Amino acid sequence: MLPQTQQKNTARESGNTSFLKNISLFSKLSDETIEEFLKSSQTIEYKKGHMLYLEEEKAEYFYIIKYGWVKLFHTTLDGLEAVVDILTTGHIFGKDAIFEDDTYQCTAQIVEDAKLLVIPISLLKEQIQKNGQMAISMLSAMSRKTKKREMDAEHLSIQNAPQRIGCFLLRLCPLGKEHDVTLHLPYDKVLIASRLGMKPETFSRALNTLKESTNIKINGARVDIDNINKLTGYCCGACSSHYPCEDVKA
Amino acid sequence: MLPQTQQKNTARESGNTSFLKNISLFSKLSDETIEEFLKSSQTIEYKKGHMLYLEEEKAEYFYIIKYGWVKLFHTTLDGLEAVVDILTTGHIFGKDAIFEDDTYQCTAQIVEDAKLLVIPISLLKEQIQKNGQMAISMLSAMSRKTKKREMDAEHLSIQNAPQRIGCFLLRLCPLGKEHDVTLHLPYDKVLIASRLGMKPETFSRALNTLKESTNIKINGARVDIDNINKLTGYCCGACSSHYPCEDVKA
DNA sequence: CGAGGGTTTGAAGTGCATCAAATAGTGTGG
DNA sequence: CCACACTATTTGATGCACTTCAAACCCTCG
Repeated sequence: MLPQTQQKNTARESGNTSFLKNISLFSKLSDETIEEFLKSSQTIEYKKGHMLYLEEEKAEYFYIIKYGWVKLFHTTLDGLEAVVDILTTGHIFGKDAIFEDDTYQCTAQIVEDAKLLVIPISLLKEQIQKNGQMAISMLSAMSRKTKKREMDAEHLSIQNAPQRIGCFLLRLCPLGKEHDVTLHLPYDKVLIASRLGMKPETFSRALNTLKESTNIKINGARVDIDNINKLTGYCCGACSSHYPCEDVKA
Repeated sequence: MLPQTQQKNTARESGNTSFLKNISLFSKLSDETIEEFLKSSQTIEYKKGHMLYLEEEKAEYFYIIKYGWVKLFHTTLDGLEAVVDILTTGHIFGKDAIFEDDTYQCTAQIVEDAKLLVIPISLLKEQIQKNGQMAISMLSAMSRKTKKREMDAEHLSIQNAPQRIGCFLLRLCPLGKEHDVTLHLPYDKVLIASRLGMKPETFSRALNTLKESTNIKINGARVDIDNINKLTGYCCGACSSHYPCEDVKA
């Protein structure tokens, strides 16, 4: 699928090297390897609504988000969307197609204007074959992703609706900061509801419950959290102790 | 933790080579590599109740089940068990410790007398480093496991209790056979309830509903299914079309 | 036989979904 | 710039699925 709303930047952007080095999949790689990736990559801006790829489509690229929001979803038999994930800065997606006959396993759409680093999948495959460290890094990334899904499953069975929303917010918070955190959500709240496995009505009610219990404030896409510990106290009590809910990018 | 109820068999069992070749993690490896694994492995029988390892313990071995049942679980802050998975013939577990500082991420206990192939984790690490195919096989295994967790999460949000039980049974059925399948469950039903995120009471009631709807028969640990299609018709209607629920061993 | 665990059954409560309607917010064309 | 249409969000009322609590039942094993 050809990007229609894109604004390409084939020239190498300054700062891409350090950007990649902060992505865990690339952090252990040599400077040469990183240069090799950057040589074949593009930085592209996309408008809200743009479809990056469709489920079952042949996979050519994988993506890293510089800013903006992307949703991954399945279309169910009855035509409904099941949101698999909502991703933002630092998240990688599309690379798992490698293990699925180079076919994307879900549809990816821009939900807030975004700038993405676009990298050919062929290059990643090549590197995995010939570069031991790349294979190890990829394995670690897969492992983190599996843990993320295990957390998702645990949350679905033990957290109630307000707790799941709180936990979603917590995972977006920068580590280490405990007070006065400001977050920016994708504007469409139904997205988040779907990601968390609840209906819009439930989301609305649950958000009110959460606001009353934890002193957070929400204006449109902006969230203000004055005390992180209040949130963790409310959301994380029932979770298994060995799954600290750090954000997983890979 | 030293096995106390074990019955070792350090001599190489005949049939181990073909057993390993049927495990997807090993199926793509050369005969020499497989021999290397078998040389350092042991086949050990364990009694019901035996603890294989504890959460946070240093990981020395990973395991492949020849027969029997093993449960993996977390202990939550309030002392309850959260069952992560219940595994049987052909399943592998313990190997993910590689990505967690060689520390087991959950506790593993025998729930029905079992015979396991016990393989040193150090050997697997070594092979991943030096053997490209091993790294690729490991990546595929991780990818399958991630998909399994995605399925689990999807099931938790869209299937009701009877459907989840049916789906659990379906994943144990041999592929290709459509009629008169007999399965053996672990004897303790509460285990399965916990694995599926429901209470024992709910499990009991849901099982009755399932029996009425799909003609399956249950006597103790034995399950008789006369028509698989009846089960899939009842359980799989709502699931997303792109997640066929094949059993995932890795 | 009787104790103890696992399983089932009953009754009542909780949380989320559903349906329906009101409200707020957004974008469009006049 | 305003009026209108359309969509997102909220609120209320009701129903269903699962949980919870309690008690009965069943089975095994000493």
